[in-house]
Amino acid sequence: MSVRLRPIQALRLWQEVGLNMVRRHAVDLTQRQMVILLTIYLEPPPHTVRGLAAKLGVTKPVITRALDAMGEMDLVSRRRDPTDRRNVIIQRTVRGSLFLDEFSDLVVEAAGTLAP
Amino acid sequence: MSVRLRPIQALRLWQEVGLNMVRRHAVDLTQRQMVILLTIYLEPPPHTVRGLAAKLGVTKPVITRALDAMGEMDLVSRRRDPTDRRNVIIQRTVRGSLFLDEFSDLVVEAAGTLAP
DNA sequence: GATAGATGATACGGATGTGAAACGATTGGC
DNA sequence: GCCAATCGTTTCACATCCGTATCATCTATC
Repeated sequence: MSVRLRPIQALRLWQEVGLNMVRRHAVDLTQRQMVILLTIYLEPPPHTVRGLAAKLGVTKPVITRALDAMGEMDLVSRRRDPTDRRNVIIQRTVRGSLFLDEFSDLVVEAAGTLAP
Repeated sequence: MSVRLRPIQALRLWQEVGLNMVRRHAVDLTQRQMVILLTIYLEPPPHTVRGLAAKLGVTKPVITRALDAMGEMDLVSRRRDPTDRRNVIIQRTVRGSLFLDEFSDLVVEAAGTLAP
């Protein structure tokens, strides 16, 4: 079932979630990094640098650097494709799953407290 | 009425909206900038630098620089408080309203196409 | 086996954000 | 009138991100 949301509720939802993320002072991802992370966790593998670059409409270095940053935080991991060693397969991590679990809970809770 | 949203739907919503924003290649705001903008437009005035800094739990220069950036894009404007000339009153602009209108429409539409 | 193509990573220059500290302008208490 | 307090801004050194161009590695074609 689709989710019915009115414009003012959409803005309040974004404010509430963003405010929580900012105040929490914890993981601070770029919008692009967040989209990359979500894509890796929501869409079927395999995920490659060029694939993500095409999906987001950005250059490959953007993806490489985002993976560097998120790999440093242990949110994703990379390994060479054994069948074609030019490719890099991007994989999920426990910490990445945990982060998105907590994030989605935050969104769900914020949505639950929205005024009409 | 509160909005019922399941965790997986929350993640898909964020991905869809983020993907749209990234691909659009248009206004690219930091999470902090976005929260500031939403606060200015959603909560009752007057808005001051120190008030926003306290609300977000960040230092005042963060607010000043965010206002510099968004002022450059004509998303917000500033003027001195005539009654106490130490204060700066932050105000909305037509362009800022338009941007948030379009953004909220994007969110609403993305929510409407969410799978169960 | 040589070579052209594909893939991801890196180097570079420029732009922007951050925290900490210091600053100038303004106000209010005494 | 004087001086401390308040408010927003600026400065500084540092880190991160971007796009372009280039690179090293690997594959596939001839």
